[in-house]
Amino acid sequence: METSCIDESSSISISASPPTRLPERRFSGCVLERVGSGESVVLDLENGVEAESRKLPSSQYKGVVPQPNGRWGAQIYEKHQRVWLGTFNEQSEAAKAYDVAARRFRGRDSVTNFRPLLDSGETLFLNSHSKGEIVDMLRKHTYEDELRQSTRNSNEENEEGKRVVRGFADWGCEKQREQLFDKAVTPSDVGRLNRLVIPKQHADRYFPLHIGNACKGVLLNFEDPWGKVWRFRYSYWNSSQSYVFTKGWSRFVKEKGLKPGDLVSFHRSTSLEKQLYIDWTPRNPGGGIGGTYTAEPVQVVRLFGVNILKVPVVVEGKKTRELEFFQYESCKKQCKGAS
DNA sequence: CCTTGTGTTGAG
DNA sequence: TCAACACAAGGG
Repeated sequence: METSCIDESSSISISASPPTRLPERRFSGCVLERVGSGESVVLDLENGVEAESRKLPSSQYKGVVPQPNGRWGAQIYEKHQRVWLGTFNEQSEAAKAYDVAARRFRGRDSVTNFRPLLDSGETLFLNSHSKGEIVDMLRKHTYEDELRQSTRNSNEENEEGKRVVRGFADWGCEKQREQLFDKAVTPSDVGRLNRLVIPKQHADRYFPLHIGNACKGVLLNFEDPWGKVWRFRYSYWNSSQSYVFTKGWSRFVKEKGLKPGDLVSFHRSTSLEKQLYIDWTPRNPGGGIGGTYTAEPVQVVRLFGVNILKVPVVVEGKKTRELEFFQYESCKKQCKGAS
């Protein structure tokens, strides 16, 4: 744990009666960019002590809120809901937590408190973990550690001869996977045409078809977050000059209840196997998805942090839609078991 | 008891 | 979207 910016002591003098209320401070030796305007204590000259005594100091940092006990909370909003990122001793720590969350939730260009830049390693790390997991790390203050550990592991990746049983757990919890691309499905993608158009740029790059295969097509296997394998026929349609998933696609649409605008995302393991993965996200998760913490309907057994046994959960009818999303978002819970 | 983090609101 | 504020839930 890097406690790079700590600076105990230094209490604010103004504090009158409040038992809770620690000072704030700026970080001294840190090489972080933003410094803001330092203390933000509100002095109430008229009423002096009385009015000021119970007011919490606000933070100069985005996403950082004061706690009654003098510590700092970090939070980020998504879909009209607050996602709590934990509490921290220092504002700057909370601010950094917010930054990480912002990057994961809102992408590379999101507004943050510090460091506009992310190295590729951290980007990969962020993208290979679900939001829920990232949040979990932040709350437990383990993000830095896990990031370090992950970058170390990825260097040894090729060494390890053993392959882990593929399953849901690999999705966000453990192994590296790289995001290939997302597509917001069009009405025709989920309509009666029974096909998904793969944007050419992505087709060329990630699903290259060799000459012989172009018309006939090839079969590609994708694993969903439940470990279920979906096989799609992938081919090129001369008529429309487009790359498409055909056979098998409509079943996916049906089972997942895909609707126009939903996001389908493709991933690939970075290991030798290049296993392909498919996931989807409702475009408009209307029903209270926002909270990252939600009941977890799935069982996963984890052995020594490596092997994962997924117990398929039978879901009836349309429920699937939401349940799967929850499952994906909160797979953090399964991750804990092994630690 | 104390701390966390949620409920809630109003401003932007 | 966001932070301020109040306070209930939860852990020790």
